Amino acid sequence: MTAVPDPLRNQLLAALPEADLQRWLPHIEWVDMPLGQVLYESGRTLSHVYFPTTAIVSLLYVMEDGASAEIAVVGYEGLVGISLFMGGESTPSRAVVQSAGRGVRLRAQFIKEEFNHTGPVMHLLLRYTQALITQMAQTAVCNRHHSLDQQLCRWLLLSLDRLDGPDLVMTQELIANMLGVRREGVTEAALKLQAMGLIRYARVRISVLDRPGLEQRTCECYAVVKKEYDRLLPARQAV
Amino acid sequence: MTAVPDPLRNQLLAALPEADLQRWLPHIEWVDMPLGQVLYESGRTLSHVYFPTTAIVSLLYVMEDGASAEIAVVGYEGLVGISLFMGGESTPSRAVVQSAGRGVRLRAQFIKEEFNHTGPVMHLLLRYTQALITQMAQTAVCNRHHSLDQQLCRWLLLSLDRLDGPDLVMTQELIANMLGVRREGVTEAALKLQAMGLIRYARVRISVLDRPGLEQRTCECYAVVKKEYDRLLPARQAV
DNA sequence: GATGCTCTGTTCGTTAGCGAACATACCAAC
DNA sequence: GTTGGTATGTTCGCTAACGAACAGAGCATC
Repeated sequence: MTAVPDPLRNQLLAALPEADLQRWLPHIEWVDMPLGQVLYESGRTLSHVYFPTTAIVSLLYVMEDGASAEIAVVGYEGLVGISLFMGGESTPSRAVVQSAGRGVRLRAQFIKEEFNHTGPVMHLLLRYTQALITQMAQTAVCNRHHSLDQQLCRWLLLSLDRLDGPDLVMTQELIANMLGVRREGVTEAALKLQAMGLIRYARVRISVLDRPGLEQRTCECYAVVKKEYDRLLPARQAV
Repeated sequence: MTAVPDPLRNQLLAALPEADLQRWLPHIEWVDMPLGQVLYESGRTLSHVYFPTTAIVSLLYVMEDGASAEIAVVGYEGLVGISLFMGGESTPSRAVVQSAGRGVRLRAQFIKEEFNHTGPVMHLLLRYTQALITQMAQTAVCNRHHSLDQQLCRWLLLSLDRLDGPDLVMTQELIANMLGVRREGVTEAALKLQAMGLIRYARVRISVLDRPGLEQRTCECYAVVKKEYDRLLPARQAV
């Protein structure tokens, strides 16, 4: 709720054992994450790993013809740049800020060294990665089987979970890019949800009026992902 | 080509440094992997990690209504059971043998301890996991944007890469379950590919006649995945 | 060589989402 | 207030894939 910069708003940082956190703090660098900022480009080596606090970042794949599809979304619960400690150094996807906000970052070299100390840090990062894998897998399933309406609900819920209030600021065009569908399709789906009283859409601002309603209308994919994040990443001081 | 049991037919085992391999060998257990065998069920804790040699295993998510979708495929290049060393112990997906064959397995406890020694073993397993993540991400993209024809090509190629000869034994029904589409759709797509002379379909046996033709007809997703596996998992004694 | 099962092929009406073109509405800046 | 740009809403024909129902073909078994 507060706007005070607090790295502990990032759940991974908050879950670090005190000793590790104290070692990290001096190396933490605050960054603004404006809408549309590209944190890394497909195939490029990362200079930093990012821990969003209030921002939301989309991992998306951009095809040769320019069409795109979101693979996963990362907010205050996670980190952008797993390839650094997974050992691949880069990935074929792109990371773009989907909802403006702030976050912190650490130098690539630093996180790699921390990871290699093993212990709690490594295990925390790996469990997060497994949660992220679940999100990707479920995105694949959802893309195959569920209607645009359901996918929009899922997407709204995933975004909402990573924000403070009930409002998202987002054009339908942007949402369409994330979901990998036409903008007109998003308009149509959004109107349906609005007619049902689940959301109110007022130019680039979506207000969620009835969250339980959204949860009821979405497919099982949302719950699968949510449950897995909760299971793998207990909110505080776990590990 | 040979049918001689050789654990080194699994690329991950082959990529282990000699010392690690020697330590592992006494713990390796050979297993037959018949078609349809379920290696692990959604949400269940794994007792072993499996390294296929000639078998192919599908990771798939089965929805509440029974429909399914393949998330990724694992053959001699990989391992089934990443959640053991990632720390989550289980995943929401199921692992099913898609092409009968053999493989080896190691007890869960053993692989966990090996992983925690860090060093080359850990880094190899993590790089493999990153390659697997790429496959999942690309499955999501492909499900969103590409035609059934293209997806079938991709699927055939991924399977082919994990087999010895140019033949796959597989009913259209099974393929449909993997791709998450109707069986009739697979019939139609397969007939098209056959008409183009790319494959020959003779009841449960698909012979690939023109691999380059398939590669040309598929979407970019296949190449993205292939390239990433090649990059992250150099064939021999890497690490 | 008849029987029965599984696998494959075919048809037909339906639907979700696409592509393109255009209409309107909101907002900001002058 | 007018202007212009961006965001949203609407329409229409098109296509890929769906769901259901059924026909034929291969294969094993008795």
